[in-house]
Amino acid sequence: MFKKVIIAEDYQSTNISVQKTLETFGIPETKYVYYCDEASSWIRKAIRDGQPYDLLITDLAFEEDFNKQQLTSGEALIKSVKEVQPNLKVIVFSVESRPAIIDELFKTLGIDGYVRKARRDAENLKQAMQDVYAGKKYTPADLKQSIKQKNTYEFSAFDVTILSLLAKGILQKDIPFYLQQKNIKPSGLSSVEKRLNQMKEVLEFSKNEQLIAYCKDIGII
Amino acid sequence: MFKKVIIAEDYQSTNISVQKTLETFGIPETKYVYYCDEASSWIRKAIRDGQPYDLLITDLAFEEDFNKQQLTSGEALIKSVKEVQPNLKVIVFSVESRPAIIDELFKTLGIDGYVRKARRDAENLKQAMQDVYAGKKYTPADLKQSIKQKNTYEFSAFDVTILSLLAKGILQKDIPFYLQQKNIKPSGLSSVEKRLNQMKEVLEFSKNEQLIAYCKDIGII
DNA sequence: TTCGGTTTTACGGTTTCCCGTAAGAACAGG
DNA sequence: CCTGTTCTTACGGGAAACCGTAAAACCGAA
Repeated sequence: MFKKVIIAEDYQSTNISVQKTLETFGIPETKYVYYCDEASSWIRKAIRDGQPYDLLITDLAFEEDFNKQQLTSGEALIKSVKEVQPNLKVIVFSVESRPAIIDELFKTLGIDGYVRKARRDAENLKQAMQDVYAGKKYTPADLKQSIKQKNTYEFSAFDVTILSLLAKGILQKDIPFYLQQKNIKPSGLSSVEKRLNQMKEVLEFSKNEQLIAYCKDIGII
Repeated sequence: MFKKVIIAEDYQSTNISVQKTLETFGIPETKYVYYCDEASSWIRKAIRDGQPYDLLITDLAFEEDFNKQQLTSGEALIKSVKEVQPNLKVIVFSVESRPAIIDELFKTLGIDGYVRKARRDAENLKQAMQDVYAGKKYTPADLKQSIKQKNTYEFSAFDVTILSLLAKGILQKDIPFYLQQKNIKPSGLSSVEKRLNQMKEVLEFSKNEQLIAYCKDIGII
């Protein structure tokens, strides 16, 4: 099992229970911190001392308080530590349940496991640690089923751009202007309308509002 | 200190840490459950046995799963147990931070303490238990500062209904029909438009799409 | 270059939305 | 019962979105 583990989690109550979970594995060296910056510092210090950590368990969302931080999210922390220690195993422990967001963590940040805070989360965390230690990736069971929902649509970068502009309150008829600013190729109003229609048709939606709600749910905007 | 305490909390990780916090008080009898119905049953049973609980610690939001429940929220649980044991002390332990919601718990449900899940929540919970045991009410200090979030808007049930209909793809002009079906009082199209305009004005939005995106973000629809 | 096919853009008519105004209903106080 | 206030509803003109069609641009292959 892992020898040296660091946990970044701002909620004291959650932090305590992760401690207790780790105790069952009898890990010799564990560190618990409440801020991302703190986690980053300890990890870098451990590298300098020639005794790096071999597992990071982190939350995604950290609340702001009087103590202003450089790193304000789990994503930023992971990106930062991967730069100095790419082989560090990472398990994310968060309430986030949107598949698109979680997929993104595996793909772009290269995390090794994701445990969702839920009814059986302590047990899932133990399982995740065992799997990741064995060199496997860990994804919770209930995530996989929600990924392969039917009526799904592969949103292109262009789609996401349009939807993001709408969600920001840009008028549909003004979108061509914004697309030209960013040198995005199809910029005609008809192209925007066509794309929106395609999305709505595939998903069997009738209104833009519905589309925005859906995209927020799955986390692509 | 309290002699017999029951905790209702669906997240295992949080439940574990509450257990550990209670251990520091050396409370002779504690019960930990993951569902509201379960909590209700144990409390009623304890009354029948002539050894009622003297403190309930509960979350507000409970996730649904295959195990269908009668009581689906902490509010419902509190209301239910207060009917059979009005003198039971209640501390709510939740992530909810909106002052209006929390105030409502003290006023209508008569809870004795509120602890927000946050950085120092375990310590706050201990303090809350001491205060409530001493017959005092407990409200966290940081609650007052979170009151002054600007650009916020208190969404009414009517607002949420309208927004939900829009997010389901209902045409704006058809909303009055749906409101009449549900016997919701202001049902005119102008009333719907007026409400939408008010929301957009306060939040400085220009389009419905923006409004839907915002509401999805803060989780009210 | 020319040709065929695809993608992008432009344009007009219809529907829906937006917004201001005013009429009507509900209600409290005198 | 009347009066003023507030809330709700009805209506109409103008803006935006929707939708189909046709012209224009693009692109690979002959």
